Amino acid sequence: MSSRRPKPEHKESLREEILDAARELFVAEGYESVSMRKIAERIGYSPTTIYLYFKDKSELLRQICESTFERLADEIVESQSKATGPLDKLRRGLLTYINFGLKNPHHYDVVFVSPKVRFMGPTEYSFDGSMGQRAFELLGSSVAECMAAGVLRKGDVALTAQTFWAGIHGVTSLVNTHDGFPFVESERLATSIVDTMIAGLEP
Amino acid sequence: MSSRRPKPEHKESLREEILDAARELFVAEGYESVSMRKIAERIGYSPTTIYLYFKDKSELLRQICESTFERLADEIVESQSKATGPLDKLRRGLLTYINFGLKNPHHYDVVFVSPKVRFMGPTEYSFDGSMGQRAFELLGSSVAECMAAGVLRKGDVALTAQTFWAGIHGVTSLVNTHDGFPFVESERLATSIVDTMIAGLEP
DNA sequence: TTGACAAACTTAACAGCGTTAAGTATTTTT
DNA sequence: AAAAATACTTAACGCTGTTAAGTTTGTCAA
Repeated sequence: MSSRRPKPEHKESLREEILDAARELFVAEGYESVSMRKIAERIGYSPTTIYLYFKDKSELLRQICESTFERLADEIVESQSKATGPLDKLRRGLLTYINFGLKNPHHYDVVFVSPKVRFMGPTEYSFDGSMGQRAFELLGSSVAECMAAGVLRKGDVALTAQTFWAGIHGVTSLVNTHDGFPFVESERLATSIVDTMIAGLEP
Repeated sequence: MSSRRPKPEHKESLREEILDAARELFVAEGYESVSMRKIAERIGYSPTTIYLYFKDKSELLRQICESTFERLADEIVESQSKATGPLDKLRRGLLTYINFGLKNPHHYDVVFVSPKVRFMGPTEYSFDGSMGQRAFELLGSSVAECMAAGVLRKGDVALTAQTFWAGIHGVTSLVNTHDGFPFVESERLATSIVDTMIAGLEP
């Protein structure tokens, strides 16, 4: 008895409701600690209902990360808009990336730190064609600009971009992951690695 | 009927047998994909037997990583012994770290990439006082030496060491984690980040 | 020789997990 | 009013880490 619920706008809204509940839980407790049953309970539906809207748990996660990383790309673009030159633009982009990762540890973790663990199985994950890729491309073109302007040593753009990426990913993941470790203040560490790398790659 | 087994040296040897089986499986398939039942099956005992020798699954992992990271520290020390000077010594140490991580992706993952996920619960993990810490200390003293010798800009040793660590951890974890991504050849990327950082931190 | 006791290991079970197949209401269409 | 489509649920499968209780064996004393 009583199946149809007095939900505001049915149909498409339940999909959003699931997504919202899952996002909140993932961000608060981490992907592994959140079960489908928990998500279902929170929105007052049976666990299997989720499977009517999403293929499996990892697809839920993927959708959430997709939108989260639009935000990352947007934040990078926005921070770069205030730049005074190509090098400052690059620097701002790098720092924004790090800050984003530090402010959204669970999202960052899911997409950049352990995608293997999370996105295995049926729907295999590829970095290519989505998510973090756009953010990385922004970095690549920023590097190219700097080289063209002669403020960064000319060379393999891909190699240089990946070198930067390694650096900023390193700080972010390290600080997020090793709670107990006595890191120096994270903003100091962030600027240290960014400025060190820029200095090391100047002409 | 027939419980006592014709095992070579009982008692302490079964502990080693479990450890060996677990190590092989973890390295081959990754921590999450290996169940206690799988480990037990491989050595021909019931799953619960493992709990007579280890508190839980994460302790098994911890023991394995402990010995693995003795090896890392040893390899770093050994590679540094051939160095021609303080800066070369630092450089060798950094590259050895990266190579170790690339050759032992699962071990590296467990200790440096996602310790939070693996070491939660009953026995809480701390980086402090074990494992990776000794490797990090080697790096720190190498940095201090370089500063003293005047081949690295003088400044906060901790900050500089952590900056290096972020860099080498970045390459290692990135390459290990993002299978699909078109990275440049990993040795090239490794030397790129190491040399970039050293260049950026010279006097 | 017998009985007690400890050591080493196993069986059965619990509560949880992601996921699927089948079933039940309710609404819409014909 | 009958049929079909929609939206959801119940029950179950096979898996997980882990615990409690039971069973077999070896040791040692009386």
